[in-house]
Amino acid sequence: MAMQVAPVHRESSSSGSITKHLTDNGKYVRYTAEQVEALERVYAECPKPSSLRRQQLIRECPILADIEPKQIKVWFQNRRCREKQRKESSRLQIVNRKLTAMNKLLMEENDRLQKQVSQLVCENGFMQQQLQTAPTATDARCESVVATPQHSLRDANNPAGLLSIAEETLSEFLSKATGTAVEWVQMPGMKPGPDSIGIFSISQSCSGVAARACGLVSLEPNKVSTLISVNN
Amino acid sequence: MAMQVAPVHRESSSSGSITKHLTDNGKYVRYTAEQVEALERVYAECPKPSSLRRQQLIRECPILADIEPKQIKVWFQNRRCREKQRKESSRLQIVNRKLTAMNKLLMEENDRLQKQVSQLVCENGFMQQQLQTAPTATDARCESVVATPQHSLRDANNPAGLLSIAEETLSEFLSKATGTAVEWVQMPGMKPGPDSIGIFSISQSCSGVAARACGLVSLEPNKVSTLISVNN
DNA sequence: ATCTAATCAGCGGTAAATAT
DNA sequence: ATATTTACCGCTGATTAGAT
Repeated sequence: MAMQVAPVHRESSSSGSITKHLTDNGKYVRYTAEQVEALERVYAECPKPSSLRRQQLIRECPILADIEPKQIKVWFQNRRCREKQRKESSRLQIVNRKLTAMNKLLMEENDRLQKQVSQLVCENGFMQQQLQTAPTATDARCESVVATPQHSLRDANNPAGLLSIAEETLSEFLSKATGTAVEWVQMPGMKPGPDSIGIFSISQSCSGVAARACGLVSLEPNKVSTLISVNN
Repeated sequence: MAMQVAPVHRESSSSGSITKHLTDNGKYVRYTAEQVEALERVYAECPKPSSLRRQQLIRECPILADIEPKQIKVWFQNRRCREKQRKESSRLQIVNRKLTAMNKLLMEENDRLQKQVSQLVCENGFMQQQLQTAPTATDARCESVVATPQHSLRDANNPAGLLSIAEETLSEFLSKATGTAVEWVQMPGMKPGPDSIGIFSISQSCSGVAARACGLVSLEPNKVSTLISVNN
């Protein structure tokens, strides 16, 4: 009901009143490269300048003389918005790639650990048998180990869709993991301090031989587990 | 409430009759709910209607009568663009959450397995000691069992040079590893290589304290790998 | 010529500070 | 306490530039 949004468009000219930012034709005016550059320079130091700072900016910068204060304000607003959107998207992509690669690595390591566990259990059983055949061995404290269950991982983590993503991005990870250095970035749900995890790869050449180190870390309150691998 | 879209603008000299698609007074006119709804209905079936289809749309839909063809076109363009952006962002967030959850599970599983390995190795060493002190062992095969792959791996790869590199790298790494994740930076002069990366882990217990070493990077035939791990 | 991506700008809603 | 001001943000229509 109602709505009746009244007169829609009728053509009308600029009515040359205040709207200086529109040309007589009503077209937009893109800011010149110099203007944008000047604005960006200020933005780099201060993305959210006060109205005082903006006025001062107009005064001290002749290039911006023909831009109205309000437009300066709007420009900064839009600039913040754009950066937020772009950064968010980019950040999410990077983080996702990292998480995917890390998941893959963790799954492989888990697989490796499982195999090792079974082998150790096997050896354990063998030696236990050896000790039993020898009458001198009197102690028996090895049962609890063999009884540990060992298979929950496989079924639990196989969302097929994610796997395909994981595999795809892993290859990218592998391609990047050679000949790269590391730089730290903040992970999303993880506050600085405990709980953060990361992968790294460092390449460096020492005495003519190129050495590469890859690693994975997790920092939690009580344990710092770090894995580093070096090879040449 | 009732919207009350009363345009507040100044008079419009209304002369120009310039391009009609101009917002009348240079003012901003949002389409009504019905109009948007109608457009959305069409968009649901066909997000990219031809110009013919758009003209036909205007004819058959009286609500859109006062919207010009060009505006219809623009509406669909913006509609596509923004849906794309939103969908991407949403998808990334969802994937991110799932990956994070999966990651946590994997880390827990990993930790559990590593503890188990530590315990098994500990018991293994204990029994091995028992067997050595007991001279009753008649067969020589027990040593082959003790010389498990992971054990030999640890002994075999300790070229001091690599160790120093690894330690140095580790300290540098730990100094940065405070609640952060890593970002890849391309290093000049080093091409991404097709080296395959694998994972292995070694656990070793000495006097009650379990030290764990895990490594990734399975290498090409001739390469060696050494790993260092700190776990307390 | 149309599409996509980026950009400019207007409007409504909201929160915080200030004025009445 | 209520009303006004101010700035900010999200959304949206419109424009431009570049690619197809």
